Amino acid sequence: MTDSFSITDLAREFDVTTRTIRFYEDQGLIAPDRQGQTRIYGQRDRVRLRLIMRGKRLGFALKEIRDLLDLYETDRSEITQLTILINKIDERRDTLRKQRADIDATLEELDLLEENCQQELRRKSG
DNA sequence: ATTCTCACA
DNA sequence: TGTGAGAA
Repeated sequence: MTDSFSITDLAREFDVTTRTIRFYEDQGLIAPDRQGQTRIYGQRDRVRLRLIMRGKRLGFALKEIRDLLDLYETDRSEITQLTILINKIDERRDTLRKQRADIDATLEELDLLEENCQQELRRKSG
């Protein structure tokens, strides 16, 4: 009674739509029990949902999050689980740094372009 | 209010 | 990675 939730309960709690929660189920990230065909979520699903949201904040793909989640259930020794997570973290940092490098490059190019424009403007008006 | 499916960005 | 619509 206190540890089972409807899809709307969890949708409100995590500020997502019910569609999104069903979508995550389709993608294999959660597997709630059923009463007939309506989904009944337990604390286990709730915890997984919380981990999913954190993974999303950090920019991990749903597939990655699913793999990590699966590890948590199957792998009894947390050592391999943790090393894999650390690898994911390193990967993520890498792609973010590359994105930042791309953004910096674009910013610089914009600076150069504007400089040319300002120069042209001065030539034509001044 | 919930579920599923198909389509769509 | 989700959303919208239609039907049950």
